[in-house]
This record gives sequence, structure tokens and C-alpha cells, in this order.
Amino acid sequence: MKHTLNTLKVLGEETRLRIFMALVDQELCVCQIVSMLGLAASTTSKHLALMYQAGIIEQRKDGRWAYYSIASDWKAKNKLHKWLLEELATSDKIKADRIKLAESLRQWAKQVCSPVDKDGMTDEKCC
Amino acid sequence: MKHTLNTLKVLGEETRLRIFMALVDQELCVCQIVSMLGLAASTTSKHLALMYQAGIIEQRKDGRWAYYSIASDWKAKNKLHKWLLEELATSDKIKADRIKLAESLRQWAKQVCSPVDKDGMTDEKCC
DNA sequence: ATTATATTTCGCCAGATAGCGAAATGAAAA
DNA sequence: TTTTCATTTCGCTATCTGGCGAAATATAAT
Repeated sequence: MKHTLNTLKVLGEETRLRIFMALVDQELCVCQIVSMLGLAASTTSKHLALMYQAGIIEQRKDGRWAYYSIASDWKAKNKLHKWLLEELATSDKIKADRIKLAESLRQWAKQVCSPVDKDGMTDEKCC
Repeated sequence: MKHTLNTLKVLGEETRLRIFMALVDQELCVCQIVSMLGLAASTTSKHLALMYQAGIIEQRKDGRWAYYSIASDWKAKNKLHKWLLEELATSDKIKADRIKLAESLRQWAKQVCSPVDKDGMTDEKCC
């Protein structure tokens, strides 16, 4: 029961449910999630740790950045996953998150993928 | 999102999840649930009220007794329902609850259904 | 009417937790 | 090496919530 209960507890919190829904569509680094939520990085990090412990998300490290995504086995065999996607497909709050996130992803893409400038430097700063 | 979140919150608590699993098999009155849980009646009543507000269970009143059961429409169309049944099928804690409950149901049946005694009275006391 | 029983409501308390900022950690850039 | 930036850990606080007992409510039995 412990594991089932923990899964429900972890997803039964607004901020974490928002994070979950953001990660359904794509892998994201912490600072992007922070900007979407509008919460402190420390707070966000704590939520991600809880979701990670619960086996809902997985982490990939790349230099200074930590990318999170839905754990593949969770996605694969968990009916709760499908249920959540269906239930939240029309949520206004989730829609608002998607819009804000799309905007920040556009900005991010511009910075990282733009052609090298005069000094031969790309701006790697993310947040 | 509010409704989805509330469903997860309500079921993401050990005592309420135990109540849910008990009601999966049968309709129960409050005092039977109280005896199964070993908690105060006031505490139990509060949990039942939360589950009722969330649309997970429904109530039937009969005299002094209040019987609760899984809300039929919840059971019918909710995939989370099936998921929980599968996930918790093997839980030791839920098994222990079932045993304790079966015992208290046997006692209850003896009291209410036993033949009328000499004085023409059946003992209606439940708890 | 009075008593007994089942349930709910109320007020309280202790423990859990979501939020923050500051400090610590780790890795890339200067 | 030193600095900068992303992330995590730590310490704290305010709020939420699950537990209880007592009181209130409701219904059946005496």
C-alpha cells in the first residue's frame, strides 16, 4: 500500500501535478520549470526530489543543468497516467502553464541555438 | 484541475484509502468502519464527509444508522477505481482490514438476525 | 418524557509540509 | 584559480490537517 499511497500523495498536490503535466509533453530543465511555476528554485527542487523518489520522473544531468522527464516505466504501465491526461486535458490552469512554458522555451531556443555572434561566443546563460 | 486534484488528495491519505478499499466490497455503516479502523468516531466521520464531498462515496440513511458505499457513477466511469483495485489487491494492511471487518460483520449479523428471544426483543445495539 | 445509541459538529493540539532565503555544492566559463 | 551560474540542501515560518474528546443532533427504545 505504501507505494500506491505515496504516488497519490505526491500527485495530490497542485504544484507537483502542474510539474507532472508539463513533463508529459517534453523533458525540461529545473530553471524552465521554475520559470513556469513562478516559485523559488529551492521549492521547485524539493518537489522534483519527491516526484523522483516516488518513481514518477527521472533525471538526466548535462553539465550545470538537470533535466527531468516522466519516468519511462511509469508512463508505460501506469493507468493513472492515462487517467490524469484525460482528466486534465481541459484544465485552464494547465493551459496557462503550457502557454507560459512555450514562451520560455522560445526564448531559450533563441539563446542557445542562435548563430555564433561576432566574438565567437554563444550566450549559454539560461535563466 | 480542482476536481482531479481533490480526488487525488482525498485518496492520498492512508485512513481514507483504507475506507475506500473496505467499501469496494460492501456497503458499511459508520460504526463498522470505526471498529475496523480503530479510530474515534469523530475522526472517521470527518474522513467520510471529505470522501462524500469529493463524490467518491454516497450515503444512505436508515434510522440511527448511516450507510456508506462507493458512489455508483464514480465506480462506473473512473479508471482510477480500477487502478486502485489492482494496485492494492495484495496489500497486507488492506488484508488485515478485511479480516477485522469480516469478524465484526459476523458479530453484527448474529445480533441483528438472531431469532427473537423469550421476551420478544431483538438486540438492536450495534457497537 | 426520558434514556440510549449512532452520527456529526466543534474546538483544540501536535505533527506534517509548502513556501522562502541563505548557504552549500558542482560544473562550466573567464 | 576565480568567478558565474544551475541546482540542491538547510533552517525557518506559516498554514494545513489528522487525531482526540466534548457537545450537539437525530432517531429509536423504554
